[in-house]
Amino acid sequence: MARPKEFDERAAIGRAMDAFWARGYEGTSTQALCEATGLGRSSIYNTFTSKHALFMRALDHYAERGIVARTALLEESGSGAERFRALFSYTIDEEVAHHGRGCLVVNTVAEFGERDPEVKARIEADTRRHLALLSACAKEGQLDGTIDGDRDPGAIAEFAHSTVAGLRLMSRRGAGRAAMESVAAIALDAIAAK
Amino acid sequence: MARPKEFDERAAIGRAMDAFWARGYEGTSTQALCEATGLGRSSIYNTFTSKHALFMRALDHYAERGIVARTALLEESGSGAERFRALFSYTIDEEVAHHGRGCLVVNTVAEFGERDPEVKARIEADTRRHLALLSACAKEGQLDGTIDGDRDPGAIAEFAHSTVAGLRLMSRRGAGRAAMESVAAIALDAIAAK
DNA sequence: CACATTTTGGACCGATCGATACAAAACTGG
DNA sequence: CCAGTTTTGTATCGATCGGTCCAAAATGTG
Repeated sequence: MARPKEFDERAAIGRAMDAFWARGYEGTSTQALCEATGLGRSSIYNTFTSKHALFMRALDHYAERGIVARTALLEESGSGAERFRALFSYTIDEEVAHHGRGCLVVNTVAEFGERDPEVKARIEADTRRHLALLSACAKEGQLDGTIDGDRDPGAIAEFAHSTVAGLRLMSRRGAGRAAMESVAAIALDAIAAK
Repeated sequence: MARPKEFDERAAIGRAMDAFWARGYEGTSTQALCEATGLGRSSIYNTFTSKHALFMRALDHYAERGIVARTALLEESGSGAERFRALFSYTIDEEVAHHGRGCLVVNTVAEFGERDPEVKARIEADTRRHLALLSACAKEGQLDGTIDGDRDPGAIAEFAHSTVAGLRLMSRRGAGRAAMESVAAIALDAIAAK
């Protein structure tokens, strides 16, 4: 073998993710990435090939974390309606706790749109997974009678997904808990069984 | 007097706005700004002082246009509920027509967060104006009986504002008309009188 | 027609961009 | 303890960044 790496790759990706999260792709220089990760340029390029590739790793890391967290959250909750309630209030709590950090995926969509094919593929994959998760919740909610049965579960999923994005955007621009909660309350009511 | 400018300042701001809109603040170089506006560096710096200042002008221009368009749209519509319906479908039509351009304000919130005080002030002002507009619509809707009277008009405004942001974000990541319409339908139902 | 004033184009500034080259350092398997 | 392999720090690359300088060009005014 050879000389081992002196750092934890996963941890480095996490730090890089934080940097991109705060300042965006274009707004984060390779120098800033070195400082955020504590690595030298050589280590970064030797391990991750390029700034763009590191961003992809960071995006993957973020998306994976998010899906895992949300899957756990939704599964440990009770009825369909309660799952959506848990999702919204978890989002709000997180944003309040992190002082309006927002969402890396939301930021990335805003920054890139559909311009970059690799980014676009990640966004699409993440969206698909979230919609599948939410769609399943909607269906369960319709079965247990807590979610409006007249609605397409896919539409409910899309609505909830969009609502979460809206909340994260609100938070990033500095909206307070009260405002976010009033949005979540209306959104929840919208999909609840009548 | 002296030598007159060879270009229309307003038009130049419009072109710069388009460039920032597509690629963000950090993603738009001064060279790109020259090409987008058709101006030389000297003219840009002589007229707008700095990239940042030009961005502020572009943001102001965008916000003003938006408020004017939305004010007109909401005033020419009928009942409160119809106004919100018009708002959502106008948003969707616009996004479909422009192939998922999204919203410059949304993008700017995502890129800057609360980091830049001048940007933040603009975002806050634009948000305040939109919320006032939407809040008035909500109140009218409650009077004419088309909007849920049990709800705080401010909350309805916040919800509608967040929904529009959500739609623009969906569009920017490539969502189709159908998905956006299903979100709008649920959102509309949420605030309608029961 | 000359003067004062402004705009314009183009050269140019130091700083920083993302990325690479290279040799010293650090490790493992033999 | 040596050979082989990889990582690391440093120096550096050309390109581009945002911004400035300056002389030529273009106008209204006297």
